[in-house]
Amino acid sequence: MANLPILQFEEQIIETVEQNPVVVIIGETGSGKSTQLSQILYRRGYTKSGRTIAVTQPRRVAAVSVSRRVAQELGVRFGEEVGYAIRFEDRTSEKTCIKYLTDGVLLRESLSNPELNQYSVIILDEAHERSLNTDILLGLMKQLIKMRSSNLKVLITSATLDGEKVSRFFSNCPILNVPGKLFPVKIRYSSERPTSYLESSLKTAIDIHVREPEGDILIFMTGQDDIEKLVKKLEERVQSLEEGSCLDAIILPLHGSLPPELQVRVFSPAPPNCRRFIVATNIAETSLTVDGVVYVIDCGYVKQRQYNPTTGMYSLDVVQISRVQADQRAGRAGRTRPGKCYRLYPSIAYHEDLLPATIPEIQRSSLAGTVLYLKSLDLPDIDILKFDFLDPPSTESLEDALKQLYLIDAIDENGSITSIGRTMAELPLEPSLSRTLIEANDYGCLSHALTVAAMLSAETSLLPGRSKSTDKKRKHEPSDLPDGSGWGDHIQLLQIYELWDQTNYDVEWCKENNLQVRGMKFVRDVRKQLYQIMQKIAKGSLDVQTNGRRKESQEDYRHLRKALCVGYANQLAERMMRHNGYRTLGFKPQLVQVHPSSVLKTDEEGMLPNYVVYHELVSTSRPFMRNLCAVEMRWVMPIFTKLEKLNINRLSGGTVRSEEQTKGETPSFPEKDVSVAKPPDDHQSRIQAARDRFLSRKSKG
DNA sequence: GAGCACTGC
Repeated sequence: MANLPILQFEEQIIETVEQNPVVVIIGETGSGKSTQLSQILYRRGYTKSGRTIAVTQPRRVAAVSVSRRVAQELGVRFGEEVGYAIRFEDRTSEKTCIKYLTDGVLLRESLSNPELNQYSVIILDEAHERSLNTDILLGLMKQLIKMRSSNLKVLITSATLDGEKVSRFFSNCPILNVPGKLFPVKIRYSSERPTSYLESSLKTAIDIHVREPEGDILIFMTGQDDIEKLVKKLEERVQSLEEGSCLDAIILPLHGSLPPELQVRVFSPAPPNCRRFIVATNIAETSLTVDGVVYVIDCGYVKQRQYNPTTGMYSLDVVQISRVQADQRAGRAGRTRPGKCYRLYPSIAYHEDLLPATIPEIQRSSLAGTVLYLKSLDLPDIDILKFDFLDPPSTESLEDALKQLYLIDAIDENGSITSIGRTMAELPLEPSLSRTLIEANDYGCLSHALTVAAMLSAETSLLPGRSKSTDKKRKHEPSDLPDGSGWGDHIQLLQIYELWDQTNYDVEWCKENNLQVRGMKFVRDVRKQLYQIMQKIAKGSLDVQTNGRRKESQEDYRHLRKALCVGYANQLAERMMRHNGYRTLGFKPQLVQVHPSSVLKTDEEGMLPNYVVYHELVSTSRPFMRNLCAVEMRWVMPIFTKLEKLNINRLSGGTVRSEEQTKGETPSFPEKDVSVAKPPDDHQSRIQAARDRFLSRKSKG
């Protein structure tokens, strides 16, 4: 600790912080910023008045491990003077003066205390990662220092040299540079882009293994498929090498869907005379640090999930990494001694093709939850379309969020938050699911809805990582798991949880049914948390059984489906007349299919339900709806009525935009007529047509 | 009849 670079800058840091409300600190890996900044400010009396220093982290494990370290260094009891708060776990006390917390937790805290008065200092650590939550916090901090200029200090730390942008955002606040403790990393470029980065990585890795001195090799790939292929090929090639001609080799895959017990294998160092090959996704970029790495092979690509606000669809694409990411990957070779990084692309591509920084998450996500959160804050002058973000999301994305929120009653037609919306914002869920819970409480089926919401919150971590042996046991193969009684995936998720509940949360039962134990426990935690929040909101008038003793009936499912229909009013689709394709209803109709993993059933004539709600649209080989629930026609009618009334000009706060901005979306009106403005003709006729189809179906049956 | 980068409240 004594030789951490940051400690030499203590005086300079204190002086700058004293004179400025906001300071940006640039510090590379190993500078000690995460553990030392809070201690420096603590030593200088920033916790004297009984207030606390908050340090945010983008990840839970970091909040826990860094705070433990700080408690140790200060020689205080963990959870007393120094503690942490992450979801489901609050290890702080009345005495806590340094508190590490995930940025999501700080956002929750600011809901009940918008001025965050308990904190004298707020340190946003790892801001360069630009997580959605960090970006919201950056915007909030900008507002907060205006309101609390005399008694709040904000420090923003970043590992990259792009502190100037953040500084400009905070009216040119000072930037301090703290050196890190990284060893130099020599960069080698390919002369051209390989036709196959898999083959190219293979060749490069074997070359290193044969020619270079000992030290582990970390290979960045895009996903599980590539990793498994490369691991297999590496094993073959290593075996074919002449025995004794080079070091022994251990080849390890590393990705998120690997069970934890296999993930931790990368933490045991290589035995003597042995080299490890770690083939990883970008989990090894920031989340997991592998010691012993001297060589990095960077394929230059990453898988990124992005949301398209004009279609409402998510896609997972392989895209080029940014220069920041390339540097981060290279840095992984220089943690223990000087290293080498082999980039499988030419130098000119690095300098001219790669984006300087990764597109921040806020520009790649659906913003319904974010907009609702901001609207629910009791801060003055929150105009969503003008909210001051470091990198603002597109107008399309914000308007998409407003429309969605309107359809589920979270905001009224003028864009003001409703009382339903305020309640929704209290729940740590996507808006559709929060809305479902509130509706379910009115229908007396809250218990079921809590389960469904919790299951969907964990959905991807329920089924274990796909591998050849478990492939057969997936959702669709004959198994003992229930099938949703034909109503779809939400009901199936409910039935699965209730079976587990009846086994008294038996771990073995999960294993027998091929469900991830960790995922199911997470569901139980989420469900409990949601229950407690609902109890607080509803002031005790809840209809909830904590264990599923009561026998399910179709009537229960009907109530739940009805609640889902209200909650997912913005995610509704109508089946085409003569086949099983669907058209989404709303302001951006899309032709979509039921995802093959769905358990939704056809009727005797082989037809799927006329109306369904879906959890999400994903565009893979084709556009699909994932996680569906059958709903009834007559529940859909009120949604048509709402769609007809929708007017984006009013929703976005009555600000009438110029003709240019509204072109092709809403017609332009003379300003004085805005309040009686009608949606455009195509919108109107589309809804009319849908209503006609609806009525003709209704009369038939 | 398809496929899952990584976080987080």
